[in-house]
Amino acid sequence: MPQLRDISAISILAGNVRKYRIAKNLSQEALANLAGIEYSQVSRIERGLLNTSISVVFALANALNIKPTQLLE
Amino acid sequence: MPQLRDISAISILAGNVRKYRIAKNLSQEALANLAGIEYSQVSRIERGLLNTSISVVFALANALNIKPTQLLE
DNA sequence: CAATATTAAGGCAAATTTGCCTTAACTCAA
DNA sequence: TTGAGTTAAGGCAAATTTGCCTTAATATTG
Repeated sequence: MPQLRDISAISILAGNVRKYRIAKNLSQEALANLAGIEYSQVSRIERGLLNTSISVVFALANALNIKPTQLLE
Repeated sequence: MPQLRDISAISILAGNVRKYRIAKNLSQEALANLAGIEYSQVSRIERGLLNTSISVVFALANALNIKPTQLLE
């Protein structure tokens, strides 16, 4: 029972996280700390390896001072 | 190692899925079929039990003919 | 009321994510 | 070059989600 996995959705999130993180001059580790998640997850998310949860999307958006929706468009 | 779980994010998704589904006159089962996911997942998502993935958010939005971002605002 | 449709609830195994860890590769300033 | 900082890569156990299933509860329609 493989999980639903939308490469396009995952890539959109990956690109946006990286874009906004760089724009704020944050390292992956700094972003992870601000978001309250593991540093290696940020790396995996940005590389498009993870079909992560909406809670993580909200946490990342919060850490980046943007709206969650901005990470999905 | 509990996963990050943002009740507020989960509730927002729950309410939006239900709202748009009802607006389109779809049963949970019909929506699940359109989205390509299990019917019981729709039930659990609408009840706020599941911290689901961005792929599922995109699939639901697609099935509902709305943008993924609309499910998170 | 009776019957049908819809939703809630929960169990289970398998798949996936998460957090924690280590190591290698790469960048860049001194 | 050297060293510090950052990122990539991957392993692992535990937690969570997913799909599949059954049954009960609730709505809705005839």
